[in-house]
Amino acid sequence: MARHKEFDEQQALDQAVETFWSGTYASTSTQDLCESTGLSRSSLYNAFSCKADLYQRSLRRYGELKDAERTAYLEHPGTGREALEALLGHVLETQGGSEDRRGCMVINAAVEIGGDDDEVASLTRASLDGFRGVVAQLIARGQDDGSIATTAPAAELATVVHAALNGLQVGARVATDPAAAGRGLQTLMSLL
Amino acid sequence: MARHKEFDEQQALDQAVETFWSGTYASTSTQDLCESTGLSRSSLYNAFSCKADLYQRSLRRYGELKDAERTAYLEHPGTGREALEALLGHVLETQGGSEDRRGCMVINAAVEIGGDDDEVASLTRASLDGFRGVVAQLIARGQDDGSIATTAPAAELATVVHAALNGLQVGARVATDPAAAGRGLQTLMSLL
DNA sequence: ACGTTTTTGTACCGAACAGTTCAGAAAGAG
DNA sequence: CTCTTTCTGAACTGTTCGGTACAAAAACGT
Repeated sequence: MARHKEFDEQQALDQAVETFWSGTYASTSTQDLCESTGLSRSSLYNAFSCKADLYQRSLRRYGELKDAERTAYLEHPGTGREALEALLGHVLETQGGSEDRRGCMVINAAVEIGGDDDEVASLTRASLDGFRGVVAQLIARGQDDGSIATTAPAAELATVVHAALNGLQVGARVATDPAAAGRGLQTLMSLL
Repeated sequence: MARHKEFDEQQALDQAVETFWSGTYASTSTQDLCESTGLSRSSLYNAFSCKADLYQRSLRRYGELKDAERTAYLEHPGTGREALEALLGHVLETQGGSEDRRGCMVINAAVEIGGDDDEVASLTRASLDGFRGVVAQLIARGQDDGSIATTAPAAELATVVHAALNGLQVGARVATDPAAAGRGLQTLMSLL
């Protein structure tokens, strides 16, 4: 006795992710979101309560997508070192590359929102910790198979590797040489 | 035959730095800038042409201040390793610490503005490169005095160290444990 | 003291913003 | 066909924004 929804909410959310990711929370207007999702104003506000809520859901969705991408590398063949290098290279190519300078949406959120919004802070923290955890697992695997030195515990090495990767991504946003991040990665791997 | 300026433009600029640094470009209103500098709207726009210009000058001023802070560490006594550790520790304490979570204004600018504004991108690039250069010099000194391994050229190591430092600062913006960055620094130093 | 020049406070402008309202269109069930 | 319910487009609201206009006030040189 009722009409169906005519749009796919998940699909709209994915478009919102793209839109927020390409800019900042502040620079993304609700108008932009309407255009990218193809929804009218009322539909957008009917499906998602407000801009802040949509952003939060977008950030969570982004985290889920990226988390799936990362954890897939736990199954990557070869040594732990090889798997780790593949993962880090993939991240730099897709997020720090020359094609789009969007960087990582979680890092962008951490810098833009920071601790101003508890929910966003918690989401970004969880996402960063998740990534660090995957890096730690790969390093531990590398230490087991002998491809990575055991000079320091895997968890501590992971903190540094993860931080370096994030730092390289930030630098890539304004860098002139798109290959610089890749060279940084090579040096980073040589330290392990 | 004319009236003097009643306020110190440099002092006002320094206050603007503080204000922009504490937030984002978008979240800082001209009203905020008036209040923090103590200037009225007309005086502000008379001294600085527009918000974007004031931001640019603030960013440049911030870069100069931080550059002076950093280069002072080139005179730091002890080995290159000790000087480097002192510099990195100082940065984490003042910018990634628990007191204020403002992080580094240049990193914030790189993430928020990114490549959208050529002038800002150029400024941030110069500032990041400057920091990286100081790190490279300290590492080279450490390699000379034997306190840092020569497994890789100083310039390449500096890229990684600098990136890791920046990554730690980003993480500190949302971290719950304020000491985590410090531990990351210890591990980073142990890799050199 | 006076005229000149700059500073400064206030009021104002148009634009863009997030969010709401509401009438009508569309689609199901009987 | 018709009633009901949901969805959708468009117009609207109140606020905040960056920036401007202008007149009064303040301080200098003479």
